[in-house]
Amino acid sequence: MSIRQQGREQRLQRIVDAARGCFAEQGFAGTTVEAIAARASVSNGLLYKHFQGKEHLFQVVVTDIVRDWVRALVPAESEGLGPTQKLEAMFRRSVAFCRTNPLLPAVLSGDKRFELVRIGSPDRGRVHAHRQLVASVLADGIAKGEFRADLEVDVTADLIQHIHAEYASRAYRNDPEFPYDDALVDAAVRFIHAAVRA
Amino acid sequence: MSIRQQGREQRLQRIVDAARGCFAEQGFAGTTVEAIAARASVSNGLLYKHFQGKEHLFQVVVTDIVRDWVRALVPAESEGLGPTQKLEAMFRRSVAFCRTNPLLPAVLSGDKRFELVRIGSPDRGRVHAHRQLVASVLADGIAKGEFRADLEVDVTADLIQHIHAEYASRAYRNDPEFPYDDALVDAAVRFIHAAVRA
Amino acid sequence: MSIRQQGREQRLQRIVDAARGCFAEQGFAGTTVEAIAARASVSNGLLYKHFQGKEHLFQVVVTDIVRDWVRALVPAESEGLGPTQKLEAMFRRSVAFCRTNPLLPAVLSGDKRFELVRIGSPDRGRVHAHRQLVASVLADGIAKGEFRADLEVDVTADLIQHIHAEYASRAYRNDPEFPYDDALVDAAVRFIHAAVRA
Amino acid sequence: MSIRQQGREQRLQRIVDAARGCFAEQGFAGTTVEAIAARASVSNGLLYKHFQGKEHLFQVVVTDIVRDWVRALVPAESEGLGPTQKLEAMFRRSVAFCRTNPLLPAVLSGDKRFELVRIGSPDRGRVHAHRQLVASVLADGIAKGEFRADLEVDVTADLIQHIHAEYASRAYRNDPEFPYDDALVDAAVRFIHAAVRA
DNA sequence: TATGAATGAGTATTCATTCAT
DNA sequence: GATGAATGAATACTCATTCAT
Repeated sequence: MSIRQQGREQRLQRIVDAARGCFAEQGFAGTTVEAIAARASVSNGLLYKHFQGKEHLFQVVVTDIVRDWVRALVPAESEGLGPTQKLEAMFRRSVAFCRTNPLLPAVLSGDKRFELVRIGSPDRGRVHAHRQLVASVLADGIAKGEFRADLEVDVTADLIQHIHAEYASRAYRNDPEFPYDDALVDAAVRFIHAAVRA
Repeated sequence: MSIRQQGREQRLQRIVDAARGCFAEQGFAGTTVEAIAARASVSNGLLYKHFQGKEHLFQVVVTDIVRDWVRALVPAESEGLGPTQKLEAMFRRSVAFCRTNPLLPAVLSGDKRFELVRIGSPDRGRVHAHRQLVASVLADGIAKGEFRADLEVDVTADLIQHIHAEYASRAYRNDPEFPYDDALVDAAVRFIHAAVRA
Repeated sequence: MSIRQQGREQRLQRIVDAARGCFAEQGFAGTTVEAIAARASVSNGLLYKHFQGKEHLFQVVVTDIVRDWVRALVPAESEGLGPTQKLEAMFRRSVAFCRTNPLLPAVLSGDKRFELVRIGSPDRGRVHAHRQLVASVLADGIAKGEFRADLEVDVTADLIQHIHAEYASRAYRNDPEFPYDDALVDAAVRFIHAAVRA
Repeated sequence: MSIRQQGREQRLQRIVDAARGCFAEQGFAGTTVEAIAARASVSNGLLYKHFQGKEHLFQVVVTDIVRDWVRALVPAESEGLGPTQKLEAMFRRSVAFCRTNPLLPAVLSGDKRFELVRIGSPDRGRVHAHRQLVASVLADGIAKGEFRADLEVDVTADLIQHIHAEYASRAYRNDPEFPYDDALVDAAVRFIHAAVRA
């Protein structure tokens, strides 16, 4: 890849990153193309050289986020941890990821305000796959006797996925009433453990 | 109150209700004043006789929702239930409420897309008060030995509040992958019980 | 006239007076019907019982102003004053009148912003008649040797009429740079006298 | 400056000129943004790229007018004329200027219809400076014995400034009763001379 | 390629006028 | 008569998208 090509790639990524930030903070309708361009320090028109429009850019952003999120979680798989630790590791990674990607919870929850249905996200499948990942950890934990036997695997996996996504996203915000810190995450971890342990 | 006055009150409420629905489904930026007017079957201009504008209308909607939510939960207090049942009752009521008021989770979570910071919600206090309600149930449960002694009351109250708000809001959506039903809520109740029980 | 009739007349006059004030301060386009109604302490709809609309009300206001103005000036005619004193008396009366009727200068000058042409003021004739009044005083002064012989009667009459109308209207305003007081009017009187004296 | 830049400047000026014309003819409230855009042959939205809104555009117009007016008058200063001729030259230039800028009188007189108080005109100072210019000519004339010794300099300067502004603006209008021509201006000049001469 | 000026359809807001009470 | 709620056309303003440079 030439230096020129690298510059191009970097610029593209800057645009996508800027868009990710804007969509996360302002929502789809609340974000202006001009704001994205300004945040990426490129001209208005350049966006349209690389993306078909606002919706297209949004699709790319969502695809990117889900990809990054899955990447951030998967490593937990291959580290020889037990189910309990796996669950905790996945939770912590997910929270850490959502801290800087508050758009993910909205994607996970299929929030209509983001018009994902209309726009058509190609990543619902991937989200679903991730829930299967959590479910498999739960099933494994039950099999190994670490988690209680009457745990409803599917429902709990879904619950956990949404809980940490939402809870984590909240960490992103500057709520003066409830400052985010590690103690908060630790408490959430204990809460979930208590809920699933045998 | 005259018939005229009654009509006035009803119409006002129709407008607020319409606004509530639009904001919930489309977000603040995604909602048009015209859509609200059409949904309330009134003229565009009439909105401005009663409300200063879109932002004012939004504030009123939020105030309304929080008031209704608190009203829906408080009765659980005075029914002579034990802590575990109280917690369950509050959860179920809150879920039921959120089913038809998907905007509440956004309010609870301080979602930036709703520009609550900019608009200034006068109801953060009331939300905080509600968290205290949950916390008092938890403390009571610990004192009575129904909940585990090492439960972190504040953090857990916060966690529960956000969990059911978010989880319940999801129930509102028509996610084909995860249809909402009583079994789902039952599972969530069991999940929370498991997490707090002694 | 019955008491009822009197109340009616008073209310009508209150509306016209309110309209006069609003038009004077905000211009035609800048005035809202609601503002007039509020200033007159009557309901919005009542205006339309008595007047056909905003334009009609404006016509009435203009007619009223010109009528009052002419009434205020005419007495100067019949007091056995000499031309110089007559001119001064008319000037002072006109200034005093305009102080509380800043709309008059606009009417006198045919200001297009008031759309008098479109609306069609029936009082241009009366305004013209008034100029003739000033002219006759000037002619009399020349004949009596009080004013200089080379004075162009028509042009000067027009000039004086507009000068004092405009100058007086300025007195109405609260310009901190040039506070209105009697000394100012006195100076203007001296200025005009110097310009016309023999 | 590139050709692009030149085009930009020209177009900007076209917009301001169009606005100047509209405001002058219709007043502030009577002017629509669309009318300005049409008169400038640009799109509605372009105005908002260059100006923050109608009020901002109005401020710019006023600033422009006062600047042009002062520029038009100042040359009279440096031509070695005597006080009487200076006064006449300034009057004629001002009248000529107002003929095509009927908004100036409104600015000079602080006409409330233009909401200058609310909008806040940054040019009152400049207007005041101009009055000082007239005053200095008058003082010079008194010192040289051309004007009468008992002339009240400040008041007369103010009077003259307002007279010619208002009178000249009238010339702009198509009043069938009093057609504007040089004879009229000549008569006004003689009127002022008579008022100030020794 | 990159820019940002320009467009115009869309949206929030205002206000003269009507009409049921 | 008197009210003020209701209407809807008009107007200010925004913003995704295009295009000349």
